[in-house]
Parts: sequence; C-alpha cells; structure tokens
Amino acid sequence: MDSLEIEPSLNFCQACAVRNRAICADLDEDELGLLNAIGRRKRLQAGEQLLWEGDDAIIVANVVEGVLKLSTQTADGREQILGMVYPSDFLGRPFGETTPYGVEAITDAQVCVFRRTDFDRFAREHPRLEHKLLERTLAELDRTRRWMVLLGRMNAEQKLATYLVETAERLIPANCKESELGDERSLTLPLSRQQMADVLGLTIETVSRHMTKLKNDGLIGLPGRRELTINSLKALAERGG
Amino acid sequence: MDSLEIEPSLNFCQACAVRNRAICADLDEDELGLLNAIGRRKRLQAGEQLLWEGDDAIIVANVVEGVLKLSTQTADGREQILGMVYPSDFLGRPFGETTPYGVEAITDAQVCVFRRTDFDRFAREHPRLEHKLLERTLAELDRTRRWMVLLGRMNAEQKLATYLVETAERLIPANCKESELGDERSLTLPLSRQQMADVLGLTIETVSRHMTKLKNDGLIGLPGRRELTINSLKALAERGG
DNA sequence: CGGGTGATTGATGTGAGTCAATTCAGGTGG
DNA sequence: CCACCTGAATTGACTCACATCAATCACCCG
Repeated sequence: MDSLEIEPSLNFCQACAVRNRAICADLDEDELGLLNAIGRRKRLQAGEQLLWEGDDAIIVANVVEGVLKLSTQTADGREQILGMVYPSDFLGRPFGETTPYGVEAITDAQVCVFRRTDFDRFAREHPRLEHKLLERTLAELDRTRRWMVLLGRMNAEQKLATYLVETAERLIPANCKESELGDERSLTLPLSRQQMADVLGLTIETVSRHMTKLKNDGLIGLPGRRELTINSLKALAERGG
Repeated sequence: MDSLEIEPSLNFCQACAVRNRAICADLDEDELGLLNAIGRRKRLQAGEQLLWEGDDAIIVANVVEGVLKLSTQTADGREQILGMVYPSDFLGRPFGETTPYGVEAITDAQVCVFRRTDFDRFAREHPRLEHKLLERTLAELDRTRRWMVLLGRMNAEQKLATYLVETAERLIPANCKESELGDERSLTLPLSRQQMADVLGLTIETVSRHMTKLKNDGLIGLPGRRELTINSLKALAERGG
C-alpha cells in the first residue's frame, strides 16, 4: 500500500467524534494513548476507494465520519453491495489474510486507520477492545443475516420499502422524538438509484419504477432526486412485509 | 486420585470429538474443567428444534456431531435458511437478548449446550475463548456475505452449481486427496430438495428442474434422490460463475 | 444555452414462480 | 412377497415479475 496521508500525531482519540460509540469506547486513558499511537486519521473524498477486494488485508479502520460501502464484484462485472458502514462502525478484516470486500467512500468521509498487524496485536493484548469488536461483529452478522431474507425472499416492492424504512431509521436517530409529527420523515438518500439497486439485488429501472409506484400510492414523496419524504413510516414498513 | 475408581461425572470436554477444532481448542486443562462444569451434552433427533426464533436467548451451543440449520420465517410463511452449522461450529447469540434465528437439527445431532449467561460470564473471564469466538464470528460473517452475492445476483443454475460445489467441499474434506480420481466426487446430500430451495431462495420445482438440467448436461449424476456424483468439480464450479 | 450524467418511462423478452398432474421411493401391513 | 399408502420429487403448462434494450426526460455544470 502506498503511503497513507499522515496528519500530525496529536492524540486524536480523546477528541474523537465517535469516541464513545466505537470499539475504543471501553478503553482507559493509557490504552487510548497506545491505540492512538498506532492509528492514523485519513480523509476520503466521495468515490474514493479505501480497500480493494482480494488485496492482502493490510489495514483495518474505524469510521469517524461519512458513509462507506462494502461491495464485491460478480464474475460478469455487476456489483453486489454487502453492507454500508456509518460513523463508529468498524471495517476491514482483523486476523485475516485477505480483504474480503472492496471499501469505497459514498460521501466524503474520515476514517481512523490501523495497520492490521498492529491492530491485531493490540486487540489480543486488550481483551476489552476485543470484546467490543466481538459484540459489534455479532451484531453485524445478525444484520447481514436479516438482509439475506430480503435478498432471498422479497419482491422488488418489499425490498425497496424495507430499505427506505431502514435508511430512515439509521439517518434520523433518536434526536427528534417521534412525537414530532408522528409518523412522517424526510431525508436525503445517501445512495444513487444504481447503488440502491446494487444493495437490493435489482436493476436501476426496477428501483426507479417502484419508487414512482410507492409515490403514486401515496406512501412517499420525492421532492428531488435524492430527497425523500415518508408519509407514514408504519404504512411503508407494512409494504416491506 | 484413586486409580480403581471410575469417575462417573466425566469431563466430556477432554474426550470431545471436536475438542481441537471448536472454540474451546485453546483452553488449558483447568479452564476446560470450568467450561465442562457449565455445559451439558444434548442429543437431538433429525427434525428436532433446539432454538426458536425470537425467544429469549437462553442458551448457546457447540455442535459436536450432525448438521443443523439456522432459519427464519418470512411474513407469508415461507422459510429462508440463513446458514448450516457443522461439527465444531458454534451457534446461538452470546451477549444478546433474543435468538435471531430458529435452529433445527437436519440429521441426528449432538450439541454441547450452555446457559447463555454462564457462557457470557465465562467468555469475558477467558480472553482466549473470546478470541476464538471472534475469529469464528468473523469467518462466519465473511461466509454469510459471500452468500449474499449468491442470493442477490445469481440465477437458479448458478446458485445450484455453487451450492453443490460448496457442499461437496464441506462433506469431502482433505481425508481423500484430490489425487484420487481427480475431479470426481460422490456424496449424500444432507438436504432435501425443499431445504435446498430454502437455502438458495428458490422453489422446490426450480431446484428439481435445474438438477435434471445439470444431469442432462453431463455435469452431475443422480443415482438416488439423496445421492449425488459430480463428474467434474471444476466444470461445475464454472457453472456457478 | 448546450452537454453530460442520472433518472424515468416504455416496449418486449425471459427466467423463475405457480398450479396441477404424475412418477417414484420407502415404509407398512396383509 | 406384493399391494398399498404416503410424502417427496419430477415434469408440464401457464403466468408474471423483473431484466433487458431503448428512448426520453430532468437536472446540474460549465
């Protein structure tokens, strides 16, 4: 791997935006200092690739800011998105030989990068960190398995409705209580139609058609290409089965 | 210890068939004794259910013998199989509130079960075990993500070919070197056609049709309903993309 | 005001689902 | 040993949802 852009070596961890949510949350001051010493901040522009599928697993990282996608290519060149990672999520393959998926920034992003070997050693020496990583991996496995049901058993409309509901829930957290205007939501979609198709195992045309169908059925509004309003989260969730 | 007395409460772990492959592999004698104390063996008949989706996560387990399936129901009553577990695999949801999938024995099976709370405590106190569990969970996540590509992007023939190749590889391990008759394999399928359909996100009819198609194309032989011969593993893998 | 990309819409094809009939294998009991 | 029963597997006819191919539209840059 060519040189990571290295920023001056402050203790970033202490001021880190995801300090309390990422896997480093349970570390004490000293441990944090050690972790800080082996990690580097890296900024990514939207569209920039951080890891390539099949490469040696050189680095792992924490997401500090932005959204990235994990994806893989099929033999015939199409793409299947395996997952999206958000701030405080972990990515890469610790204790592994090769990176099992490509990682690309969807939005401008900031990540906290570690050489995998450094991270592996640190993790083995700090069970609290390893425990956090385990909990996170177990949760990710659960989520991934739920996604299998979507891919294996849902039709296009159900896939789309489920995706929109989930996206709304991830992007509009508990900051505004649902009291506010009950069931309505409005947000900017992080993905293009093509990317949504790649997440859902569909084609761009099918995504587009069913978006307009959901709109015509009065479940959602589409004020702009990337803008979405959900009229009733509950009704939309019902469409997802 | 008095050598004439036969210890009635055996330490199962020491004689365990999967002793060296399961997550307990790195434990020393003392730790193994402690683990043994909180676990117990349980036999399951083919078709017997061990865990129900959505139940409180009361137990976790190691597979000692046999094959089990992890699955979930869709709203309209169909099933999606999320994964198969084989001897030495771990199942259940440590550090979690509810069991995210149902577990049913496909063949007669033997598992080593723990009360989840006991297991959680033991794991937190024994980082070597927790590390093993982490490695296993990471590997399982990789495998699950690869399966997403199958579900999201492959057609029926590719799914089936891929499944047969993978099954052959899991059931015919390195015991007989590939030198033996090169590329040919012959095995007993662990799943019924319906179960294969549930794994692959297909219907039983589609599975059946493409099985006969692969046979007519000379890639496989079907001497009996559950019997399979693969004429060329390589050629079959190519069909899978 | 054009050019370019992404999104939408339309026409058509096809692969997998659905429904239904038939065959097959395994087990049971006369 | 064979007739029968049962559930699984196969096969066929038909439908339909999604993919494909192609044309148009809308927005965002300069």
